[in-house]
Amino acid sequence: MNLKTLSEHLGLSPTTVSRALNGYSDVARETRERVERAASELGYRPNANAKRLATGRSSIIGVSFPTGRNMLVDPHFIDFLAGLSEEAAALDHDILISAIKDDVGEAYKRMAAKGTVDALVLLGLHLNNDVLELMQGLKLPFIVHGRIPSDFAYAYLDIDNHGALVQATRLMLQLGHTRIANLDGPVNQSFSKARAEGWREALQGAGITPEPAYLRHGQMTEENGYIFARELMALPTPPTALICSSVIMASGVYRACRELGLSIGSDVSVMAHDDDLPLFYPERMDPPLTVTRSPIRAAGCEMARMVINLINGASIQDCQQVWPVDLIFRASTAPPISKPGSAVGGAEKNS
Amino acid sequence: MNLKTLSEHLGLSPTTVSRALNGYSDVARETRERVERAASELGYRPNANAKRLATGRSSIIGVSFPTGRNMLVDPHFIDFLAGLSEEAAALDHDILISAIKDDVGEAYKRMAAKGTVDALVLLGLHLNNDVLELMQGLKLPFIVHGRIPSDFAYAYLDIDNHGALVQATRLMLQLGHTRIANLDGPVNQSFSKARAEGWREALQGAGITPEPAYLRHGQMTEENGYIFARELMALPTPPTALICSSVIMASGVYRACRELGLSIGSDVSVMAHDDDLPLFYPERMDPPLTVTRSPIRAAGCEMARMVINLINGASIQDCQQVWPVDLIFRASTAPPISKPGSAVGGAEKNS
DNA sequence: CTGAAAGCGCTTACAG
DNA sequence: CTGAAAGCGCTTACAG
Repeated sequence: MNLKTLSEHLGLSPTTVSRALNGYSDVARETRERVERAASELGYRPNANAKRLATGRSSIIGVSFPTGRNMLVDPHFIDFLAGLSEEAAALDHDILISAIKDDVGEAYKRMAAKGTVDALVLLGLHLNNDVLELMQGLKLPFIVHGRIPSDFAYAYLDIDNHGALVQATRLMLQLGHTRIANLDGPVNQSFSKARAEGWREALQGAGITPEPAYLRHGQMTEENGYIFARELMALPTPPTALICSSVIMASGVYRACRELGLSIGSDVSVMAHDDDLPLFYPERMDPPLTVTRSPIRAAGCEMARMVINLINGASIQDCQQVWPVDLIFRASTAPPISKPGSAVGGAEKNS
Repeated sequence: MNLKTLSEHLGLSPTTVSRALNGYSDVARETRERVERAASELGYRPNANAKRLATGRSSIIGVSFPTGRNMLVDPHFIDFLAGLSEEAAALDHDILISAIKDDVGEAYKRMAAKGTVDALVLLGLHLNNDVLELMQGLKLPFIVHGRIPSDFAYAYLDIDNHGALVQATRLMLQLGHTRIANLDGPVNQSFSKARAEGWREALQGAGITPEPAYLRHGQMTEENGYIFARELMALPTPPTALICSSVIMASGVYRACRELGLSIGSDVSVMAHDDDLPLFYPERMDPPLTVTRSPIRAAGCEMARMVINLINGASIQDCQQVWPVDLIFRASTAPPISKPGSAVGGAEKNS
């Protein structure tokens, strides 16, 4: 069943049928209804590829990432994708996932030239990545999850990573901690850098010199949380407060503390940034985990809307958002306890 | 840069350029090389939508699932998808993810009629699902992950779920257990049914009547593992061996046992089916977890190959596979210990 | 070995 | 309000 057949069946021209189906206003009401009825009865669906060729639009949004570090194993990425695809579906768009084998830049050029997708969602961009310049040169609209330094404007949605760590660090400071560690994400990711800077500035604002040994970078896995915590607690002067970049990391920290016989929420305070991932529930941890929070899935939803706006001609300036994060206080954070032999304590908290 | 421009640039007809680029044998070697060089120098990429319209093929494989139970939160699904997209990319195909809002059948019909995808990969099918009959009526090739009862042949890849539970149950029996529980997946999924049957048959083969209270069905989450274990251990005659449908579930069982003061590998034996998910490492659990194992990611890879074969005209009979599972013995399984007051023990194991 | 021509199934100025 | 015609950018019998 194609347009020609349908129009012959109706005794109308393909032109009119097409216009009726696409909601043009200059079609007689009666004609439109007749066409719509016939189309639905006969199960007519316009051939997507013909439509794409004729209009130059595919209603497909591309999401690509290098095969090497396959992001499909990262729950953060997945949950983002869940939000993106759900909202895209609600807006009649599909998501094309393309795992790129080798040269990312080359792959982007290819996608742009082939015309399979109307826009690209860029994820997990590294700092000092030339991919923005490259995309700038292509005619393909794109939006970035996160922000990286650039000479020109581009569409993005980011959370306030800097502010998250400022909030987290200040909370620890207010509780009386001075030895505050930051178990941060990968060193080459912009969100990790922003978080490290927030941590540094909050400490300096309180007159404390950030201790380099208290800043650790790495993939946000349970394993790394465990390793970092073990190493930090083995320092001559271990931190009393640990801020983790993810709840998954924090669960590794919890494991390390259990092994070391450290009581979380008294011997040591722990908090994390919570992307609200399914399967990881900070409120159910023992003790419940204090977090800064911003659902990554909601970011995916919003980015679907934004990228579709972009395709429809929205200005780049209207497609730039930075989301604040919430701070949710739970039992994993408390004033430090002063132990015999500990150089810095929370004496003022005992008054 | 389109075919017309390129061919004018070369002083050839679009026909010849197209044939040269698509590897037809009846193009002069010299011509082909000249065309290929120009195409790559000028960065020519055939417009995908035009190509699709002309050939009727999109090189896109569709994966769809209902929005409601968003499978993107399920690590099993994700890892499968990772394998699928990686292998598809290696074979020059893309993956289109389509989260279906309402009527699945309607959505399939739509996809088939629109021509966006060359084939569909069907996942998480329920028992008594009419989707197979529906797909049969469409001209769109499809392949199923898993098997469900059907009157006609269709392409599928499945693991031997029945055999997995037979193996697992027999292992427990050989160790001397008689009270063996099965913490199974959702009741309406065919793999759960196959596993339940394997469990039942292995027990009956050993002359033991399966205890209905020892069979539990539910989503394979940590939470459910925990709940099921708590409930099972609270029975008047609790099981001494627990077989879980996933490592995630087993981690919930571990948590329950810790809380109950039960030592895994002595007070109670635990094993699970291991889909080899990232982030869940049975060998690192404490104690290391005995598993039946079949990487779900590998299944995704193989299904990409199979579905592309199917598109290229392979017979359905050549696109049917059932994979055996490995049994990996670790410290979480051991003979039961006979306690005072326990009705059934492993006395013969102490000889 | 190469090219002119038709066709894939739509959309969209344009004319009436 | 409706229709004839051109065009989107490819592929592919077919003829030579």
